[in-house]
Amino acid sequence: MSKQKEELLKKIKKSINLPKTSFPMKANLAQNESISLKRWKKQDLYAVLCERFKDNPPFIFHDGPPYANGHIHAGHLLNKVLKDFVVRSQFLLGKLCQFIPGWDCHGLPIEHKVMQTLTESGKIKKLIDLPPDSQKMAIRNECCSYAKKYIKLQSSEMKSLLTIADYNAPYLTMTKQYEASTLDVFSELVKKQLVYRKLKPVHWSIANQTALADAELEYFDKKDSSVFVSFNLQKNSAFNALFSEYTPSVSIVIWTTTPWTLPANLAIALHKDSSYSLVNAENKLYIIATELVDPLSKTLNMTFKTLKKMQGSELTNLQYHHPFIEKTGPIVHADFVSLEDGSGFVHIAPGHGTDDYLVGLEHGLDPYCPVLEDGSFDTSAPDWLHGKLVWDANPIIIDHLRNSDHLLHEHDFIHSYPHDWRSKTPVIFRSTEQWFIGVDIPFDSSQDSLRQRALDAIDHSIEFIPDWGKNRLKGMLESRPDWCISRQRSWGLPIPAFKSKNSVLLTKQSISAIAAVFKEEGSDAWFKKTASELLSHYNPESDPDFPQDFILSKAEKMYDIFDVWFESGSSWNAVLNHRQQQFPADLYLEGSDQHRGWFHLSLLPSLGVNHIPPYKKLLTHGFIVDKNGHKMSKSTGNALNVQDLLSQYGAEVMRWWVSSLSYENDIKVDLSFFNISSESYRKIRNTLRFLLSNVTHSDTPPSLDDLHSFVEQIPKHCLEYYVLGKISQYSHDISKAYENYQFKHVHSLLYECCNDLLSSFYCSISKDCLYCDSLDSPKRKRIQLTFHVILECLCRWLNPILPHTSEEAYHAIYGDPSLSLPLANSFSLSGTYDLSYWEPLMNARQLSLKLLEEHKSKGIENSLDAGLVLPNTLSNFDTEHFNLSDFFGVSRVSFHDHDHLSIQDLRSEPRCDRSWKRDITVKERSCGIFLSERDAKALQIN
RNA sequence: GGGCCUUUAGCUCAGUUGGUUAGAGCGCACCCCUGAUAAGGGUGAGGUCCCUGGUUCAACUCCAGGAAGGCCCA
Repeated sequence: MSKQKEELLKKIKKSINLPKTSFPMKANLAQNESISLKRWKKQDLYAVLCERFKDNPPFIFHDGPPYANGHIHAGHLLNKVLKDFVVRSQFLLGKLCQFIPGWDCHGLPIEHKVMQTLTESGKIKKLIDLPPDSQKMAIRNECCSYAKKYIKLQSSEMKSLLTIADYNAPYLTMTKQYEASTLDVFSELVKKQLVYRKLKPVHWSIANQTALADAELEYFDKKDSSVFVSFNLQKNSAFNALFSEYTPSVSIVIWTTTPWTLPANLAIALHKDSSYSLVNAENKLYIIATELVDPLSKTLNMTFKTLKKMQGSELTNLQYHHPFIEKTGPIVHADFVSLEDGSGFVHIAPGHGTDDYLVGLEHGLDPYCPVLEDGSFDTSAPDWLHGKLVWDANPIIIDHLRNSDHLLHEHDFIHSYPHDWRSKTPVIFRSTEQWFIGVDIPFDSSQDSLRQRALDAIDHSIEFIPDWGKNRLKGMLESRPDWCISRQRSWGLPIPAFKSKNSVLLTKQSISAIAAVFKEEGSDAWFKKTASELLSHYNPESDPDFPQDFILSKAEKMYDIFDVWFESGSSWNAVLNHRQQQFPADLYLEGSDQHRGWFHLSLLPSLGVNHIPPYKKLLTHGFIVDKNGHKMSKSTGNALNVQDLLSQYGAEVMRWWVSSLSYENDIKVDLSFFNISSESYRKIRNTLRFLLSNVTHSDTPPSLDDLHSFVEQIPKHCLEYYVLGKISQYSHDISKAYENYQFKHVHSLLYECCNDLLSSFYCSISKDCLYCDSLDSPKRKRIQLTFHVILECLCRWLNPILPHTSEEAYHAIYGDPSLSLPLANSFSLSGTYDLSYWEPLMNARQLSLKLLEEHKSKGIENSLDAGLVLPNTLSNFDTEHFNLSDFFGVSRVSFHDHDHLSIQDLRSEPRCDRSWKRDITVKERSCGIFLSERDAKALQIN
């Protein structure tokens, strides 16, 4: 080749309009996201958005407060990112979506941590000498700073996930306004007589000396002694009626795995419909359920000879002697007595179990509990147990039974047993005075109970996503017991009750008086002020509920605090009513554990106060599990560190991953999954980059109005009509998917749009024109305008999921890095497009691609070496605005009479040195270079 | 032990009221391009629909039982 020609070819290459953009291929997210964060902070994006949308219809979305403890983990990431998708997509859909993040600040986990620290540092010793109020205040102050520290930490971690929210003014359950509005909710429930105080067996943590909520229990296997104990029957008239012929004493046999509860035994239960047998074993007489005679004979290694059989109902008049306490007890029927194991007789201690308590209620038995707060027996227990810890009492009681010949058998037994979730120590059932919210108490005009109202609301007024949430919440409400709302700790909101002698003051008005104090001074006031100071603005004269026997001058503060769930369960009042003046919420969105937690415990107070649920819709997501579907935990070492992920991949890869999930199920996660998301993110990014790199040649970007009128005037037979029709369809589908929180669907639509419609189709087809047409070619302009339309759409669609990247691309369109995409005017395509015209061509394109593939083995490896012969039926397409050979990716298209496609080998035909096409117009030009007509014109060469 | 849920290609998931040959993306294999280039394009091979029974002309789909896993409860 001559030098001259070489120069010429170089010049020709330079004349090609190759893509050019400032939008880099490499995202560098971990570094560049922080730039966006700073910009949003400087713009005060959240506030400005709310201001801009203040007259738009609201979407009321309420954040469930995470606990202010520890770094955020993968579960928080999932939850907060999903919530951010909602917030940002609602703004995209034109709604005002305020989002006030919250934190749950009070409660045992923090107090526990603080106590640990105080113990380790030795400061605890100084506290012990302080008066109770000061002691509690010292602990509370420590807890408060602990909570603040973690709120700050988590808040910054959540921001780094690129979430937008009112981080300047989050709601904290420990602030005075919040505490006051929690008491407002409580006072309403008290007014409606839904709150009561009662001795009741509750799960009790000996380690923390407090009652525990169900949510604070964890079940682990525990080894206990299982014992069979004989109780002698009292020889009274009922006894004689049944057993007069048997002279020795007759015993019934019970089985228990908690020997330490035997001192509290007040009854023995059987099932009235079961058969029981009187048996003789070595001249001792026992009664055992008939079905269990054989199994028991094996277990106890005794030979039983059956003397007599009777129905359980015949035995219920009998009384028995307690094996080591001077008292007798009744034999009663209970439905729960089964013949699956044991002896058919169940030891009943109403102070130490829920079932037992209910049996006791039925038969007028006290929930007697000889166990103190610290787990030791009180003075009502026998001397030899007094002061002993229940766990230590087990062997002592067993020995005692053995010595007094009441022990038939003892063996170790492993069972699942509730443990305190913080101290991991086994809990006991202990009856204590607690405050409860009754779920079966009829109230207000309808006289429906909270349970009835809740079930009705679940059936009729709450929408569930996914819909099985309904069954789940319903099942829980059907079976839940009354809500124990009191705790015996320091770090929490005091239940503002007072006592004088045996009378307790807790009325709507007394609570309101305290709420007023807390609103000014916070709940610390409870510990800093005397009872009379706290009640200084309370007037018993005007309080119709003031208890008659209460002596106000002798009022003493009571020291129970609220279950933290009552505080977070009242957030609708503090946040929706007081902050947003909007009630109820359109949506609550949390993990599926919150059916028992926040969903459930927000519903009850709201129904009590408002008669309606605090939310219209509940959206639930699953739990993060490892790649094998097993739960993640620190102890198994399979937990992910969010901070590491962020620095390795950037928040947007995480967000792109979250958007790809079927969040309603469990979510498997593994580091390799983020590599996949990362790849897929790059695909989106490169599509954006290609579009951008082909529009940045134009001087000033068209306005949105320009684009609208371009779209309206697009001729039906342009390829752009097809593309814009598809974009319009995507616009519709993506909006619908966002409206229905189907982020996974949004994700696949976005991916499909970028990959199928754009990258492999429209961009490919458009390349020849973009690169080789002259700059002012109308076709080229049309493609560029279409690219602009697509970019405006794509950036907006992507924004809720990829707020940084979409804005980065948006900046590149306009060359202005200060623009805000969420604040930009809305832009979408909505027209109806009839794309049926294009179907035969699209089908032919698929066939042609397959055919070209087949011809690769015949030497036509490059599709520009091929000509395509199409059936005549396709010849009537209007090709004025649209190039068939580009559409098929070949050099030429012709037609024949057959109905199949065929390929022409054009390798011997001249090739355009500029466009590399073997177009029919290609010939050697005056300068000695082969050019097609179009390329010659673009170069102004003859 | 109970309630709710999950189980479909190597991986992540679709699969409408039972009805031809069960789909997509990723990955993989092969190929093209080298003018989107630490990019882009094409084609293709992958399935005992967790297991066992039952209903039905017909079951991934409906019913019963079981297994594994998750959340919640006891």
